[in-house]
Amino acid sequence: MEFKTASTDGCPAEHLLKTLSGKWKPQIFRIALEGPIRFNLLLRQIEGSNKQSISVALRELEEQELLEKVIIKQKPLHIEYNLSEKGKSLIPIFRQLEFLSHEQVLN
Amino acid sequence: MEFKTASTDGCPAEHLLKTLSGKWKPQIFRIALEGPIRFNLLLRQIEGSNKQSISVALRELEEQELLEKVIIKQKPLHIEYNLSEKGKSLIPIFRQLEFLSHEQVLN
DNA sequence: TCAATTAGTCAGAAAAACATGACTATTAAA
DNA sequence: TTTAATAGTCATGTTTTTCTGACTAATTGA
Repeated sequence: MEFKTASTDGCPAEHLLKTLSGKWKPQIFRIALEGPIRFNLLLRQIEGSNKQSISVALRELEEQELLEKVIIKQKPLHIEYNLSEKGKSLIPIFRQLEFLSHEQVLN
Repeated sequence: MEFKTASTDGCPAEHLLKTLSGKWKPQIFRIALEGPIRFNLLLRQIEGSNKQSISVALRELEEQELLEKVIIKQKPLHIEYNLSEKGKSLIPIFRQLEFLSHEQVLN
């Protein structure tokens, strides 16, 4: 895990907020909390989503190092994405967000 | 403060994440933590911002009930926005976001 | 061999977010 | 009375994000 200063000096929270922003990222992240995720499964689980967007979201989450891509070279050969250490470090805050929305609704 | 179930049933965190997403909202929120904020002051404080975007962000934050618009009918007559109770309830999570970005950088 | 599944990419279109510049209404100060 | 400040709106244009549909390549099962 890297330790350096954030690029968004003026508002440190901003960057973190951006990592999980995007139409499908929060849902993908939430599903990833439960275990390894896979492209086509996400496509079916997340209704209204589409290939392109899931593909881009996975790539970005990987670039941000919240997810790790694992290529499983077994008989059928498939690809999974797992929560990285960095990703796991966001679990408490994600849970807190869920808790807060459960308490009060900010519609 | 309202207590009802979230619209984004599938992912409760999503809605909350959306409230603070948008190019200028995290910065506006952060400044609002320090005290009442005003339109033209924000415009100057937040470099690179513009009228329209600040105006829309303030309106949305008000609609989401994180900020309260106060019209001060004094001599010069001016308008402020204050953190509402709902807004204040987000302070801990906002601080945690700041803390996390300070710890590790998720660039 | 043919069809299906997985895990995508690519080009282009549509929609949403953001920025620009002109304009308004009220008040106050020079 | 003219100028400046506050707090915006409006129309328009640009940029970014998201969606659609067609396509690819590797593998597997019938």
